[in-house]
Amino acid sequence: MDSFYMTVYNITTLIPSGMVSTYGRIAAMAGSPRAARAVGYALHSLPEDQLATVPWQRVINSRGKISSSGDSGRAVLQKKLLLSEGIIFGGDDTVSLKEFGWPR
DNA sequence: ATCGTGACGAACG
DNA sequence: CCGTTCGCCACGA
Repeated sequence: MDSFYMTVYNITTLIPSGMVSTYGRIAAMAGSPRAARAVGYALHSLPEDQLATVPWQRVINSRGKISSSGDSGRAVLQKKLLLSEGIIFGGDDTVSLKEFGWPR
């Protein structure tokens, strides 16, 4: 229960509504600045019961873009959820981390 | 313990 | 800013 994944989920839960963070940022907070990839893997493997409690949609890549490993359905849902939280997307579906990035 | 894999990231060009 | 290349980490088989 004290796995890296647990830490990732815990940190992700701390992201305030209306803001987004990045895999790398979370990895750093989890204690492994170079494990951004593992963070993505963690959220990809996010259990359904956690899907309802963990705001996974607030985690995007360092370019401010959504990554969904080809699963367009998830990407659309993610964008929809973020929009409903007040996140503004650019014309190329990118979020301004300068404005919505967390922590600042 | 080893290998392959992947929602990533920084450095380059 | 974009695509490519290489490096890093944790996980499951």
